[in-house]
Amino acid sequence: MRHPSQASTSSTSPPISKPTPCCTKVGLKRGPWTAEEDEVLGNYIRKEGEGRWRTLPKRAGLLRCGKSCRLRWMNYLRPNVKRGHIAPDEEDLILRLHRLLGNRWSLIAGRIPGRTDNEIKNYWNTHLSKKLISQGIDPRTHKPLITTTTSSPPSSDQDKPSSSSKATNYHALNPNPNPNLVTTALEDQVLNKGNNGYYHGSVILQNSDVSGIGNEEQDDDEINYCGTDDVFMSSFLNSLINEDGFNAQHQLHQMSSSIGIITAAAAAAGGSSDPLMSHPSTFAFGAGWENPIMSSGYNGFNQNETKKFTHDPARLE
DNA sequence: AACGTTCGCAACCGCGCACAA
DNA sequence: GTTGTGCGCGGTTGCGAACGT
Repeated sequence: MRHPSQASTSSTSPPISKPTPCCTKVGLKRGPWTAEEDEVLGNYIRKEGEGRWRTLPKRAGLLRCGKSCRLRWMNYLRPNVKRGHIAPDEEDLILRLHRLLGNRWSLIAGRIPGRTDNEIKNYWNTHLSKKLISQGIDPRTHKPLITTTTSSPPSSDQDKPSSSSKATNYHALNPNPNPNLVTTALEDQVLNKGNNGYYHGSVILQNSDVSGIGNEEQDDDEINYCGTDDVFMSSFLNSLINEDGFNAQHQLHQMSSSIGIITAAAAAAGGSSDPLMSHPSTFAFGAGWENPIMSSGYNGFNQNETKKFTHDPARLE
């Protein structure tokens, strides 16, 4: 919580060329929300609906920036927001999804009813990461922490997606200390997991008959996703969530049978191309391609997620 | 009781994408 | 193709409570 009087580090001496944060506007309040503000915001949104956050504070009569209002609503005031103790099954689900998705908190939150990305992020940073470390597991990779020194010391570079997949020896390194986590070589294969545990490269499912949307022209130079397999991916994730290891493997087997290309095109195109593990802001799909996890067919992700990750809004249907 | 340290979490920041003009 | 606006994400900050000495 920031005290209203405290200035942010960036606002004390903002770069001249960059705009100052919206909250630094003179007269706008910052810091903890009061009960009165909560009531004003809640009443207004219940009456007028969400959206148009930039102008909402003025319309609602709040001395807050739009971002602050949105955050307060999303993380605190919104109906059905579950707060407080995270149940063991929720914790297990977070672990599973994090292993699969990485720090994609909004996606993880989308699979856990009533939990916000912020809450899950906080819970991860304050509880789960420490818990994994205490168990000898690297919270970033979900692999055993290796204490022996190597020729290349740990660095941020190792966090970046690598083209050298370690899928083949992943299980040799990972005894899967958490028996609740479904970990299969097939999963690694399908998801093309890198040696840092992050999925990378291009997982390209060539879908010829499932979604019926693979007719777009494809650019050879782009990292493309050949249609989607929403049904498979969704049920696969649900299988993981439901601790149905056999079913998950079965789903993966079905998915892998439809893999057309897991290709060097990813490397050729440069950079991480896997929307699962890339920063959402740093990857781009080629026209006519999309990631099945991000597609609307995969329920649990909200429309904005889908909007953000898909190229063609028409596909959201 | 007083002080110092650690921890949890609400809130903020910077960035990048989508979209419209 | 460019610019501006709106939005949402992940990462980070720092207050205040809890805990330890």
